[in-house]
Amino acid sequence: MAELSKTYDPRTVEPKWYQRWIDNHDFEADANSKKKPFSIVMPPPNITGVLTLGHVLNNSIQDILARRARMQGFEVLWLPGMDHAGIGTQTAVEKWLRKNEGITRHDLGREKFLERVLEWQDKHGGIIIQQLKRLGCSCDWSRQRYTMDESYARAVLEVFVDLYKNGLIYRGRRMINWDPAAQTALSDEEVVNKPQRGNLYYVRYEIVDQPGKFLEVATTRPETIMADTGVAVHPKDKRYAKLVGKSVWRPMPREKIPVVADEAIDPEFGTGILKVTPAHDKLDFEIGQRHKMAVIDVLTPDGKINCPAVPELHGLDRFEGRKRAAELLEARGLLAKAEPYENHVGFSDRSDVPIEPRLSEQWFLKYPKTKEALAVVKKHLIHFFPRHWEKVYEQWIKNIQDWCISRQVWWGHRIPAWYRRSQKSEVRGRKSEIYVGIKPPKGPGNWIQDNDTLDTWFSSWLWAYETMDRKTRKKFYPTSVLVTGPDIIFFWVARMIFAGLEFKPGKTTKTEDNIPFHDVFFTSIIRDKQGRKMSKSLGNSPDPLDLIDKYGADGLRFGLMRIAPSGQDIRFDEKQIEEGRNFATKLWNVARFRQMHGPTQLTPEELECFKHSSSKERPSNTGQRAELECNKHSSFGELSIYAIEVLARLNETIDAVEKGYRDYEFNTIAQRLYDFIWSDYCDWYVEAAKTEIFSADESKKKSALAVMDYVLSAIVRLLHPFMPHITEELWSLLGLGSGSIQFASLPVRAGLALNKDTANKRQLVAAIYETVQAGRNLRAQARVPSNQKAKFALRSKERELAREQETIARLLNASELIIDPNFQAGAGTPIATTVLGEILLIVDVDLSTERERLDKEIAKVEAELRTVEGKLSNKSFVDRAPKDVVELNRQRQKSFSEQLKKLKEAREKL
RNA sequence: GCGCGGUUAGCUCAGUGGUAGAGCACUACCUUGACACGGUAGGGGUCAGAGGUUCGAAACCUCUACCGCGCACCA
Repeated sequence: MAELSKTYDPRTVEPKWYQRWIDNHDFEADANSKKKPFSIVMPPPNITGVLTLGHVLNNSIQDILARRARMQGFEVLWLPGMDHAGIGTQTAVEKWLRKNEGITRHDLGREKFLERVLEWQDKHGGIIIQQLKRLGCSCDWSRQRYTMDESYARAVLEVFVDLYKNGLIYRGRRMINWDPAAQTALSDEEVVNKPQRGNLYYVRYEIVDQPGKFLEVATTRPETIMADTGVAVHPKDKRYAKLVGKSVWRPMPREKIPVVADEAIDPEFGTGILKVTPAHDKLDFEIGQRHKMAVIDVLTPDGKINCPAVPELHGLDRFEGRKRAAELLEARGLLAKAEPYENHVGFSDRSDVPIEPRLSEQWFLKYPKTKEALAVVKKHLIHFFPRHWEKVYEQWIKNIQDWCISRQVWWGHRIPAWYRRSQKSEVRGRKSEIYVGIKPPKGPGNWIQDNDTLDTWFSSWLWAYETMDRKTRKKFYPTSVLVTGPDIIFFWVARMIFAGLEFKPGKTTKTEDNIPFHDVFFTSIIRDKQGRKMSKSLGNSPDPLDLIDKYGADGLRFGLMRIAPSGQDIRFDEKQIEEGRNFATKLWNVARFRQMHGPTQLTPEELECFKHSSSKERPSNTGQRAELECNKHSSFGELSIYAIEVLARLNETIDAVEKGYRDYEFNTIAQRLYDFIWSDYCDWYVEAAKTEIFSADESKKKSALAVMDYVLSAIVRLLHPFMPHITEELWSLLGLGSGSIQFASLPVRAGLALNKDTANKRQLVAAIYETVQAGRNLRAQARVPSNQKAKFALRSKERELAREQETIARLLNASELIIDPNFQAGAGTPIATTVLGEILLIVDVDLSTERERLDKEIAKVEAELRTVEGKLSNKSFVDRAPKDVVELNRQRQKSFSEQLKKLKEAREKL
């Protein structure tokens, strides 16, 4: 066994183990394995992406689940990969080209540009994969996939063709969300609403029949007046009833437009009159359709005014145009007023510019299997964690609209639609012949492929199964769990469910074989200390690599997991990561302490000696299995009461951890492990066991060390999914098992007999620990420095106490501990009462100080006693509360009154 | 407008019917045979507010206030 160095150095230990795991192919899944499958597909990060804290959280959770499953004996597949991120990558490469070469994609042309994207991707893409490796992710890298892999891309196109043939994909000229910066259509989900300050302009439209009389129309967008092809009022609005069917003059360019009545108008808003601009507003478009209005487009694709009839505005940017339009109207006396106004405007999620509703020819998908997709979640064939996301999902599905899937970018899966020019028609024009298929049809004519590519999410929605080959799919699909952020519940989670149900990649056609995953765990969203979302532009996102450098990957992982509540936002504070690092150091040091006292003597068999013969078997509450079993192995000897206590707590921890995994409550698991290791094991058990460890009695020493080994072995295994590197290092250095900890079985409950004897011993330990704390408190209050040994006395009738004298003295740092039920102390000796009896600190203190202290203590106990007695004198409480609660209160009453008696006696002597 | 969360110590958060908790920060003592990235002890809370259910409410119900998120509307 190698020595443990004085300090733990994650920077050398972590990469060392990761490399070894890779070299051993430990993460590679075997599709032929007989073991039960456990599988996760990684939400593919963008090829342009770099690791953020969000990724760290997300992937740590996946790694934890994968590693735990491996220890449970599953055949584990954690399938990693990347997303080509159409718009995002194209934008990144364009930016790079502009900066480095001063050229645009149009300078290069489609083919050349795509070559440059691939070049760029090889050079700068996929950094995140290396970063995930540094985090310790146990992905099967041999199966790493990419949404642009040839076979994957082919599958995407095939799906398109199929859906087209089934009539679910269609091409149509409709209002879509146009991103003037990226110059592409977007789906509804890619538009986010933001409040915007602006003005509400009241524009005067002259009534044709009644020259000199005007209608006032409120609008936030005067720059679109030139595209007005009507005004509308509510049919029941009496103010304007007479005008319906007549015409007004559009202010600029001056032209007659009709007044129509339409239910969609809110009479309460503004003046109750809406200017109808079918080309630039979704609602207006619908009104326009109903009343057969013309559609005039006055904006260019990049958001500039296109209206030669009003030369003052023509060519201006849309926002500049808005200002100028208002000025023009004002100059012509057609602006009644303008008032400040705040409304919500849709912004492009990616470009962060206001989107422009635009009439455009695009490809749409009518979502398949929406009802079924809702049903599988509502019937819990798919479980959402936390559950409240079900409602969000339901609400979205119920209001679902067709999905605009075509994008006017070059980088992506090019739409497999082909057009043949017929005479005098444009490629995209209506008269051209269309063919949908992966390859252009043979035969005469020049078939030209559609210029558009598919929404990136149209490829991601196949991710759960298209990443797997046939054999892998047979073994590992449906996947066990999906771990992802709630922000992509619509983008990705819902659509993957649709895809699974529609394309049926499973073993059979049964629904349960085709859902993409059984569980979905939605992670928290990480915010900064002020509660703001982490973002590049705010610069409030710490680089996880720096954090790994400072605190180790294990420290980062553990620190983050301990504070990550399920389904709520996390406020990130580096302090929390520091705690993770400190915890790793604590673990390291307690292991080092163990190792200083010689090598592990326990055989693997002995390490499992408490294990039940069958995991199904419940701990017996009659027998004394643990002791019997352990007595077979000399190393354990007779367990000390402290050993029994720590083993019992270990059992409780194992149970809590198991429940935590069932509920996906990672913070609970982390916290329980933290508390058990730091407090129960290090602070109490190890300190108490030092008596035996430093004892001359070899059998006692051996027993204590054996228990330490047993617990340490359980600890590192429980902790391994969270902190893979340090636990592997300790597993190996302490010689706790042969082979890698990754495939060691998880610890099971120690078979402690749950009998009266154990209960009594545990009670005694609790009493001792309480007494120790009371004694330390006396020491602190009497201002005896903690490095100075002090003399204590314990008045107790407890019979078993004598054999614990040395340990109690050690825990108190006592020079001497007198155990005597009749011990007489001088006046003014500080005294405290516990369930064991009274503890006294033999030291002279000022009488008045001690009086004061006792008075306070008495007051405290009196208050407690009053509360308890109040309860017990309440007949309803005694009759109706559960028995154990009443009993507990009775005990407390007894204990408090005894304490009070003792304290008062001591007080009277002063 | 509809829906979903949240409000507990100075800070970050646990706690879902029975003695209000942790970490950090703070105060005091301590480099004692693993650990100062540490140990010991301590101070600090009308559990957002009001009402209700209950023997008993931080927890369950109703309402209110404030914060956050999603969806819809937004001329």
